[in-house]
Amino acid sequence: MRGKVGPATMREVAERAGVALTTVSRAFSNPDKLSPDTLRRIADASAELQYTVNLSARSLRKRSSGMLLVLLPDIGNPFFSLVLKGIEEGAREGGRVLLIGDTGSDATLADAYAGQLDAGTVDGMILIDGRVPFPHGSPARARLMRAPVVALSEHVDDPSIPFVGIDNRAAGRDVAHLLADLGHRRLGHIAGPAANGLTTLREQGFAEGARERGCDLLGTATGDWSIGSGQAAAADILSWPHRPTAIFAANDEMAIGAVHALAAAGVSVPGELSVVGFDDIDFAAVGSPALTTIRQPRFAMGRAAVEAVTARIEGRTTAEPARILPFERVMRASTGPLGSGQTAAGRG
Amino acid sequence: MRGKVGPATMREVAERAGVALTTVSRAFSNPDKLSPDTLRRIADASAELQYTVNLSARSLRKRSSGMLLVLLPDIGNPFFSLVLKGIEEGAREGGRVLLIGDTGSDATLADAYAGQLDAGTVDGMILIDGRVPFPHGSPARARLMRAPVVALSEHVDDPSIPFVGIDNRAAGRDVAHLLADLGHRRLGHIAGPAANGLTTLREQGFAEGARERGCDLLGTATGDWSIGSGQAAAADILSWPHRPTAIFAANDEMAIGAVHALAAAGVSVPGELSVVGFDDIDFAAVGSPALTTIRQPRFAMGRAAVEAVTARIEGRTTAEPARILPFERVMRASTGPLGSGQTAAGRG
DNA sequence: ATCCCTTATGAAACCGGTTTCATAAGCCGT
DNA sequence: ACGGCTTATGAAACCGGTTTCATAAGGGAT
Repeated sequence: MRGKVGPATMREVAERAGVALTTVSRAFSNPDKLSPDTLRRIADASAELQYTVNLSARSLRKRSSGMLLVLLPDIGNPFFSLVLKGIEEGAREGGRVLLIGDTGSDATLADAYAGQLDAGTVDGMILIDGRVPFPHGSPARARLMRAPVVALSEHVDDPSIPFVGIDNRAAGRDVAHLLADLGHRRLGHIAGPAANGLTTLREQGFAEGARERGCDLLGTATGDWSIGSGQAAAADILSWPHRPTAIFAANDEMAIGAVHALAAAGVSVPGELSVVGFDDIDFAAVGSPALTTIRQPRFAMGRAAVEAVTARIEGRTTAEPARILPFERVMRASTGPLGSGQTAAGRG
Repeated sequence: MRGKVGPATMREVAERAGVALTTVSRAFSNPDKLSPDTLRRIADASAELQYTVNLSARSLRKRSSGMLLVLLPDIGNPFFSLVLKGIEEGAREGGRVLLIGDTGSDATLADAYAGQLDAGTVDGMILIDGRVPFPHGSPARARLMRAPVVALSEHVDDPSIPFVGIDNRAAGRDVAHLLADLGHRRLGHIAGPAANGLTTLREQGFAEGARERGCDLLGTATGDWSIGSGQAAAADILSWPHRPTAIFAANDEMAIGAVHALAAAGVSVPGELSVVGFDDIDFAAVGSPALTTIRQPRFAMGRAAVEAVTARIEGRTTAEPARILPFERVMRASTGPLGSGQTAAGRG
């Protein structure tokens, strides 16, 4: 007697329950179409055999896998944590599971992942990475545009893809206004990577807000979103000929790095220098000093993105090209009014 | 003329290239078996049709999906970030992609995810959550044990599952020794959730180490790994009749929360109270004071876990039930020698 | 020239489900 | 008793690949 290999199949369940294969299939998809008696026999049989549906077979036939692909540049970035939780929850409610792709520094990797969309492995895709797979104008890109894809947090350079996120330019302006309201006139900026869309919008907004309030934007140091790059940027800023009295870092991690570097250099925050971050990650609240920042509704953003992509998958054409969510100022201890230790002209 | 729907299939590529379906299949799996000429014709044809392999069909036939399921309790926890990067990288090198399941607080969710293993959706599973799916002794659990599953970071209560991680008990002991070496004699502990395996090991190790060095473990406050729970725990400890001179928090987030709460209460760290964390997450290095902690080789742990699960998938029976990686002390500014402001007897 | 072996390709079975279409049974109204 | 309609079930086609087995062509060795 040869042992059976692998898990039980529908055919085996059917045999055991004394019904046709078809009937078992229906028991799992349209139970109300069957007589209670048959249904119970099938339930018993599949319990005895510990039967589970083979999803590859199902998705092959149904042309739908029940999976959502999430593409992000760095799983390690704490900004994504709550966003992912939102996506995860929304996906689960829709009966779908998540495939997560970390595109990292390798740009071609996104292409590889995106291929899964074509390959039928996934039903839809959420792009948290601004870099859209495939070069502009390529056939692959064109096809991608027609698939259920949503851009989250960061705009992509293709207008046909719906966007979910905040108004980053407005947020950048708001930071400048916030600092101007505290009396600051000499501002500095720690930006993200140059190629990044968020970098551009936040920087432009910040510059715009500074101009509106008659502030001087003395300069911009460039980081890469990491804590370490924030430290380096702060060191850079301290070497500027004219030192700002307030700095806006384009994310919280760089801001935290900057605060650390400033403290190490003996510069008091906010006594000598105010620092504002962006995102309001968990650690922003418990630094010392606690970080003033712009809160993004991360969880809600995740939810909105799944909702949008699900709508497209199910053909409910939401004629909604963008969903802009509100951001929020969070005032904490890393900012203060222009103090006595500082002059409007700075240290010069 | 009716328009074609959906992406191109192998049959269409074969037709266009003037070869048999079989040959196209081989062109994608065993290219060296074909003549250069045929290969080129197929390459051209599939490029023109923008053909991509349907992975559902492939995995149905091959009985392997090329996916790894990672089950963790909380994507938001920064401890996992580097671990996931390690897993991701290893999986990619093995030609596999990652399915990530956040089991959160819902214990039954793990069962749902684990069902995917049976369903053939995934080839293997990495459990970073100590709670193994399915109740002990159930047939489903038994079946799970036979599948390619590896426990990462936290032991599971089933000895048949290989483990990858550090020796948490030894690490807990090491923290006690570290503090004893600094002269501390009155210790406190902030533990993780009671049901958790890591909680137990670290706490037992810490108590053991304290005993070995003749230290008093004055008490244990319980948290849930979160920053907020660390703050609450610190407040609790300050209310103890006998205050310790050093605290060991079972992870960095609780330690950071504790440091914050202590600062808010006017207690200087490490002047009046030393604090040690666990994990060495990125933010540990840039707090003020920077956190003394135990570094886990997070990236290496991820790599080791994929390697182990891959070995099982591919049948290379690694007769290796556990892979224990080394941890490392990281001394920073949140600990100091028992100072003049403190007495060996504490404040009483 | 004959036989054997290798190499390139094709026909058909197969993976495990879903879905369409057919059929049998049961019920109703006349 | 009979035609028409609904309900429960089954047979077979189908999803898009992979794999086994067969076959034809080409190349030495004898």
